[in-house]
Amino acid sequence: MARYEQIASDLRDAIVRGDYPIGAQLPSEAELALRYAAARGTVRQAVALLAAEGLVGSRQGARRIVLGSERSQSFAELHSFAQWARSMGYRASGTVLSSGRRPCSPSEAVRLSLEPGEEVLAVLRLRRLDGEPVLVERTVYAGWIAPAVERLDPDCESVTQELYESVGLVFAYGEHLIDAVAAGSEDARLLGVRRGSPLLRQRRVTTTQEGRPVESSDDRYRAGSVTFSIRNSTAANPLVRRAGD
Amino acid sequence: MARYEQIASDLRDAIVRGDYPIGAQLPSEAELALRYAAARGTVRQAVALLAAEGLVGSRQGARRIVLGSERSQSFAELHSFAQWARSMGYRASGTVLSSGRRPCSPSEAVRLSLEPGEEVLAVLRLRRLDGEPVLVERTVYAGWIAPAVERLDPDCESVTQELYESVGLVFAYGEHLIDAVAAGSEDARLLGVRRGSPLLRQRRVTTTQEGRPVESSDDRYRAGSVTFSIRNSTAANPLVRRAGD
DNA sequence: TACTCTGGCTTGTTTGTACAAGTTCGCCTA
DNA sequence: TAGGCGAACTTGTACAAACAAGCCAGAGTA
Repeated sequence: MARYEQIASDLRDAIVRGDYPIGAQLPSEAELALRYAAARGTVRQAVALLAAEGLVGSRQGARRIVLGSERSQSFAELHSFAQWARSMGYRASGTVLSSGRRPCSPSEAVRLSLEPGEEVLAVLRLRRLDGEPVLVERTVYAGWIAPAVERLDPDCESVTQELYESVGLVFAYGEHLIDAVAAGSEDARLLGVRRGSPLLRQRRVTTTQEGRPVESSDDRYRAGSVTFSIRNSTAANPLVRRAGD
Repeated sequence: MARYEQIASDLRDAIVRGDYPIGAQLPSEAELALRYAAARGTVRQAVALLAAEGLVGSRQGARRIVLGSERSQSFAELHSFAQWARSMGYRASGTVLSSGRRPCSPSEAVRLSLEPGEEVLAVLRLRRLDGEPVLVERTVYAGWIAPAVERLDPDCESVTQELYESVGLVFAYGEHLIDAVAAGSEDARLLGVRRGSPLLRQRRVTTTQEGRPVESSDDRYRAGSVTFSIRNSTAANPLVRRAGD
């Protein structure tokens, strides 16, 4: 562990322990440098970590102050569409509309850590809540998992669960990007909305627990059907999908 | 603007422009230092900004690679609009288009923990990135903070920061709801898009650190201008692993 | 041919120095 | 007493140097 990480960890513990209560001033960088026998730059890297976690704030010229003392460590796991739907009391169903192998694009190669041109499996799925189409899923699977995916039932309810049961694969969700886009003609036809109407798009890369990329997906929700919700942002990020309200 | 922000901005432009396509290698720090006639530390600050935005990734020993070319707002650090914009090297500006007191609605009373009919301050703001309108903010402030808000400069860059400096108020973000909606006629006019075009909506309630509600806001981002990102980090860096190890 | 290994390159960490810019607080003056 | 001013302090930015750690390709070897 790097020196600045040790210092950050030490300061974080002190804050959580209450040595520096919320609103209190942190010692100056010079004093911390003296205390830890480190250069000021090293101390700055340490407090930069804490600032990134939202624990402390700073303004040029004034002493740093403690903003919070909550440990972030997010357990919040994003569940699969089917798991989520079931927990909300909805019946989820889905259909594979098309599926095929092709060489990956350069951007897919980067996202999935593949060699340029390596083969991937592209799947287009339509998913429904209580029979009503709400989500178009365009997923690209890395070549090594493709055979297992192709063996799945096209109307399979939970891909996540099936893959767990068939090959013991446990998903760990990586990064999610959320924005709004206009429905293309294919989106519009599948979701039963007009072309150009707003969709909530979630792009994500899913990995194995070891960090090996499995799939990259572009999911588009019909407006009004689903809302993403986040609580308490300075600390954890429990992201939760909600049915339209 | 600081030197490292200029360099970051320049590199960001180059990436967005496609000079460095996704998957490409960025020049080494030494080369960038030479090109910009800056010290290596300064260049590192610049690329650290880009890395924080998710635009580039890095592994010790290997050249930095371009991961994406879109701006995104990380939930891990849901700062104010101005803070976020500044951290990305953009210049944020804003204008209050209308502002006035009125009795609160029943739903506002619940969200802000007010008595039904209590007075609130409703503010409509248009916010810009580098002069371009990207966000319509409809905010309702609780009555007790209204005087401080009304004293603010209508073109004030960061409301959060101003309120912190004037009355020592530190925001703690509560719950955020994110979905997609169609632009209404007012939204369309202000953002310069067509009516019905997709907007990314973020509804939030902000509280003091003690949990007292301060404001309730309905923010609508122009599609394509902003992406929200969530990183669910089970392992540190899923983006740098290569297949086969 | 296939494999290993080494040397050069690149990023990560740390130290030290210097100045700029903003804050805070006490002193001095009107 | 109220207000202005400035000195000391604190954080922000920038430069320079050195070594550690990891990556990669090409040279050399079996």
